[in-house]
Amino acid sequence: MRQLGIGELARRVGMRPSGLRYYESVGLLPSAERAAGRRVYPVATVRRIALIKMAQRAGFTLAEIRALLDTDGDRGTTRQWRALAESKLPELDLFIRQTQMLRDAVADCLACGCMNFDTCGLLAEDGPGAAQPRG
Amino acid sequence: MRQLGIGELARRVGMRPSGLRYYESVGLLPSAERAAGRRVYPVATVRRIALIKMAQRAGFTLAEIRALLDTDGDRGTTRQWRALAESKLPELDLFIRQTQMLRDAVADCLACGCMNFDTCGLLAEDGPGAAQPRG
DNA sequence: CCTTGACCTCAAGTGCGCTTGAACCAGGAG
DNA sequence: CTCCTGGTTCAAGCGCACTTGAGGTCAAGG
Repeated sequence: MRQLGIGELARRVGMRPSGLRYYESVGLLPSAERAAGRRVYPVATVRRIALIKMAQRAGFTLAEIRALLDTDGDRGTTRQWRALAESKLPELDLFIRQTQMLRDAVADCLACGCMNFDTCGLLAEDGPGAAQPRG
Repeated sequence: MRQLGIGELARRVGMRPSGLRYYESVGLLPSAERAAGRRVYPVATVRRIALIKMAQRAGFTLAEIRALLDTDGDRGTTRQWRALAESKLPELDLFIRQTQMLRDAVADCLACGCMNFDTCGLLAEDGPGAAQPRG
């Protein structure tokens, strides 16, 4: 099966057909080829959607993801893509560090047996919560 | 200055007063002490909010964060907290791994000079986008 | 033939996480 | 005393990311 109907694709990526139509409507997915009026997707779309979902979980908006994905080979667009990607890298790095701190904090707090994450001794002044908010 | 007004606190954590009032209204912040009818916060609130924002960026909903933070020392609540925290740890781990893959993918793609993230050769079948979607 | 079910479009609705607006109050500067 | 700043409440509004509902098409199966 090299081509997928919208229902099948939705099942594979854990979305509903309506979500895929929505993605198409906002330009996140290219307008799918139609067979007898129905959308037909190449299997590669599964990958593209997995990428979208990953970026989304990392805090990118759909508009940003669209900007990252929508480079049609035009030099101007490519420059835009590079600018966006470059600007996003440090954000992603910071984000990963912070998430790791949060993870470690939750783990340590579980291990320490305290009652309350917020007041846990392990999370004192120099802990992850002490990180400066990014203005 | 050991106590903060709502405006000052908002400034420090990069939110608006309305956001802090909202947090209070949904039980994410304890009802602040009042001085002449105005909310007055201990400096420690800055830390609590930093923690909230971190958890939020890691994909927790405000309701989940409230559940994680709201342990008043009661044994039942503590058990709940441990259950939630334990259930969240693997999620957090997976999330960190995926975000790192995304980060590396963006970085590699920038380095490779290709035109398009989606079709970049570096992101082939075994790349990050090939990760199975989680249900 | 008729139903079933998956698909179509388009408009309206939903839930989350806040923000905004209206109407009011309190303290300090001029 | 008056104005300004910055706070108060409450209800309504907003943007994002979808979902739902109404109303229709089409192909296969009983």
